[in-house]
Amino acid sequence: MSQDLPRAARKNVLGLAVLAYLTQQPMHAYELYRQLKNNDAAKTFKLSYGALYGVVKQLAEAEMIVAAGTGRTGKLPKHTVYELTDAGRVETRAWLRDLIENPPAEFPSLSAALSLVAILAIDEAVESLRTRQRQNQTEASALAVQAATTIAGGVHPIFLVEDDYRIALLRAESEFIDTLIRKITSTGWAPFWNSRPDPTR
Amino acid sequence: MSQDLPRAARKNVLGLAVLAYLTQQPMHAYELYRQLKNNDAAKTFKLSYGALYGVVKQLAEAEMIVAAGTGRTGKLPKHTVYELTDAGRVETRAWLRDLIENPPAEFPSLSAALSLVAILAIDEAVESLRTRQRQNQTEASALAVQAATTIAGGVHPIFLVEDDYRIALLRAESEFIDTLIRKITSTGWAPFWNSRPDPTR
DNA sequence: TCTATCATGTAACCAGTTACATGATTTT
DNA sequence: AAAATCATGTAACTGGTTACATGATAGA
Repeated sequence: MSQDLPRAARKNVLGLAVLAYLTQQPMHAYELYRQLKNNDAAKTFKLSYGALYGVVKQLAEAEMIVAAGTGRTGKLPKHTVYELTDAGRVETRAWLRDLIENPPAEFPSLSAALSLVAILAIDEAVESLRTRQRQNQTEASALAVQAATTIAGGVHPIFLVEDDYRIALLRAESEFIDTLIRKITSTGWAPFWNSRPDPTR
Repeated sequence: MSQDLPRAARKNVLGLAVLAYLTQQPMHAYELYRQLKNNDAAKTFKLSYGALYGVVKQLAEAEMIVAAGTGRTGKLPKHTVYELTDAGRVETRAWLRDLIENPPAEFPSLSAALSLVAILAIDEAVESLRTRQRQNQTEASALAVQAATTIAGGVHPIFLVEDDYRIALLRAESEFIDTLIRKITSTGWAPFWNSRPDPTR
């Protein structure tokens, strides 16, 4: 019932964030929540109370972390402070490396959409895709601006790498859409597309 | 308890696939499963029996589809055949367009990894990132080859757009990693990175 | 002092994964 | 005719989301 194979415990990436944050110092769950919130980690992790307490419990059961005692500040509710075990320290880096090297299968919603896009009329499809590009542009600019001001505020760019990554993906997606629209509207594709039945009626 | 706001029913994209497939012809759940399987839809959707029967039920409750009777082939178990309602036909295209135009927040695992990567040593990080690039390269080549042979077999490229998209993202990711590694190892970043405590001990 | 908000956590609900069930058909 | 696999679906388990609970502090 404990210290079992970590592979099972590697389901929720939020667990990795917990481990990583605990490398800094022991913390109780609510403080983890605050720090994650504070670092805008909700952009990169699915963050919620339930999920957080869930992974903390799992990590404790797997003995990657242990309760280091129970504290309280003032007369506020007391809380359980957790710290990494040695196994936890090892697991942290192993998990992170594994995540980089062997990405789990992902299911971007645009993949799903593209696989079905042929049920739309050509101009509908093009319209929607253009809208998507505009959204991408807006989001990328916002991210860039925000990153610039954060860095101007003295934060090292290491801590904004996810934003760069996001921007790169948005840009690539928009370029892909450009060439896709060209194909869609090309003389090669249009006739076939239009030959498909209109699912509206 | 029925025909309620579709927003709630738009949680699982697999539901959209079901609707889209039903625009072709009425089907029972197992046949949907076979067709999805057959079209390699498992690459783009999270496909499982439970999920499929789940979304079918939800779509029926929302009256996007209705049981059009119950059939059986030979003496095999009999099954419920579903067909689209008018509301369902409308919903199909609305959902698809919405999915393209207003993508839900996604959480790529590499974003998570990058947001924590500073806990690794520089050369560890670089090593892992290089490995990731190799994986990407392998996957992209495999996809390209497979797409080429499928097209050679007479399938219209419209039906492989998701693969092109995936390839574009893989390529963009690898390029991003290139520039990231350059930054990491640059004289600008390395000193700061190395000044962080080693979380191993 | 009344009300709003913070700090901390639990519990009910809901959706998805996986394992199983059952009869039919095909293969050996 | 035994074994394997297909066709169709259900049910138990698991994990996550959301709503709620409770006391403490701060603001009006």
